[in-house]
Amino acid sequence: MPTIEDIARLANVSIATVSRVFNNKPDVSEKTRERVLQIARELGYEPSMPARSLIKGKTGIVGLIVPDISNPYYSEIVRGIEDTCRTRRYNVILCNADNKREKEFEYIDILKNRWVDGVIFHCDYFSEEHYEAFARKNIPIVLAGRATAYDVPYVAIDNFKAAFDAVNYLISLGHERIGLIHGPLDGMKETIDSVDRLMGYKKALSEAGLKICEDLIAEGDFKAKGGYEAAGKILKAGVKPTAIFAVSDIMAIGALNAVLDFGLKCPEDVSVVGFDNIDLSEITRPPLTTIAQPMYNIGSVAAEILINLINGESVERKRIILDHKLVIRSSCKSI
Amino acid sequence: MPTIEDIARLANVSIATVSRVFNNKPDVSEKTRERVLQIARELGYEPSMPARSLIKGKTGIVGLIVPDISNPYYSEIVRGIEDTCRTRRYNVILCNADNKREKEFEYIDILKNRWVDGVIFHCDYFSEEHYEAFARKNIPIVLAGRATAYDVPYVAIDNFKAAFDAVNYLISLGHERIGLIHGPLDGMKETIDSVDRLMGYKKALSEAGLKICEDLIAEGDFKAKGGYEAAGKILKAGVKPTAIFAVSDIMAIGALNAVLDFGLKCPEDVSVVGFDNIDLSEITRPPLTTIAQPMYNIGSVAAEILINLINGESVERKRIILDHKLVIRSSCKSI
DNA sequence: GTGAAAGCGCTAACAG
DNA sequence: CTGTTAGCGCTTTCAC
Repeated sequence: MPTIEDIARLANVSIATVSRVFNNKPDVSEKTRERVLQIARELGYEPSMPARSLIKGKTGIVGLIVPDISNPYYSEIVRGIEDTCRTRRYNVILCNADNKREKEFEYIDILKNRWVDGVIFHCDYFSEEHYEAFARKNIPIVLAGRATAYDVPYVAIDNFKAAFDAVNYLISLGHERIGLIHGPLDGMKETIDSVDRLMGYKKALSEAGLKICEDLIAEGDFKAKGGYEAAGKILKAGVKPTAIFAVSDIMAIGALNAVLDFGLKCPEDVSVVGFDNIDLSEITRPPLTTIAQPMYNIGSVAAEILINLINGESVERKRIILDHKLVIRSSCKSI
Repeated sequence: MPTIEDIARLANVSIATVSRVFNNKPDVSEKTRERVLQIARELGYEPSMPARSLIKGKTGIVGLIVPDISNPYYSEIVRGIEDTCRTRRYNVILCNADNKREKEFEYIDILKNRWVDGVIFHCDYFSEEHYEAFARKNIPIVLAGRATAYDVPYVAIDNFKAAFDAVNYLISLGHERIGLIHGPLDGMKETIDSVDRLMGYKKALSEAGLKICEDLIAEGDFKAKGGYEAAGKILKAGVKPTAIFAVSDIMAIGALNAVLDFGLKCPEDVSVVGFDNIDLSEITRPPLTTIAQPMYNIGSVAAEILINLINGESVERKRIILDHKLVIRSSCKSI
């Protein structure tokens, strides 16, 4: 593998000149530039990134930690991140935590090794432990998809308001017995999505003067099967729900199947609302009414902020709440 | 950010000793080791990867190029790759080509910059152009999910046989008018999945003495919508199919919806078979009979081979065909 | 416009 | 067991 020295020798110039050529510095004669480039091409020379990084103190690499790459919600966020990083000439090191807390920390440690210029972190739950793991680092970090009270930049949506809107929509359709499939709570009191969405649900209900019935609330795991089982629990309880709101489309799809398997029809017998608006929500039958999250944008805005932070540019807003939107399809009908 | 020198000074040892400690070399007294570690901890020292890589000539990073991260087939492969890379202490740089040929080449170029020790490449179609783009490099590469005639290691399945098996199953159920939704062909003659699967379909038909009817064959794009439209085309044609084989689950789901929207029922009126066995195939109604591809293993075996190649270990088998398997669920019934 | 030389932070002989 | 030293391949003053 040729080095800058090989090129310099063959081109009869100093390594400094070769370096200038490859960094597009102005003061190199056109003739020299051509010659250097020509020889480099012939030898298949490529500047060594590690050597460059060593001097510059930057790698041009961004670390990305996500809980589960196979979840379409995350893969869409990853797309957004990856795309804007590419246009800004950054590469992304992907770390899939596989829904395991230990792996998250394992990756945080790995990424601290000065490989990456910054990290985008997406977790279910941003704890003090996480905060401290990052705090000791002086590389920038931004949270994707999750707001936090800690002093960390983030890009997210208003989960409370989103759930509130979804349930309100159902109420406006005349539904009174509305089931909820929420995400894992793990006994957390902190502000996490699942809690926010649960609160939004309760708020909408109580504002409408409807009472909250625990039999209508079940916990899922953000997987189809969990949604299926949670819906089963709700459907089996005494109070027959006329609608179910699942806080993720995947769980909503599970719920849809549970409805079918109970011999009921959607939306005739029970309306279903999802959350996320992943591609899939359009191709179910019936297509899912859902809360659209701007996944791609969450990723791309997070990446944008991170890269600005890395470059020391001033970032006006570090805590961004993006808009959600109710997407009405045909999985709900009025009573 | 502290360097090895800072630690050495504070610990009253030479930088060589500090280096030894951090590389777990045996000849350091326990006392010294402790002291060094202690001070390093206090200062939050982490060895600089770029500096290490510069010397070693290795980065411990593997490049991964996939056509579309948001496709569950690929995300499962990515999981496999990421997992085994992690256990082998490699990181992966994710490159999402977004189904665009130019981006593939753009990424090949980027990865050539000696950041990565090797690359795993997954594309729809491995052309001469690709081969040459890599050939000029002396870093190892392995193809995931795709066999090739070029001298490149790969991990794949036997697509021809798999399609053959799927269609044969349908034939064994008594079906005679079997539709096929294949992938994009792009006028390629080379050995690509879509072509292989198409051939497998034709072979099964002709072996059974059934004639091939072009009206029963339509092209999809590996998306649900494409599958939906292709199925529509097939369903609309004169010959009423009693079964449809889509060469990807996602397209099969589209087909399932088309069947419904035509006022038909699956499996009563038309049986549907998919391909891949992504998680989703289990949660459709009816659950999809499909050809299971070992996605996770494809990824993990590919990573294993690549890493062995990187480490100069001899790799006995460089061209691996993993087993596929027919998974029978309830989307098919006998005639 | 171009070159010489001093590092960037670390590893790996080689000495002791 | 520990220290000295010579680079790894490149960028960046500072001269000329």
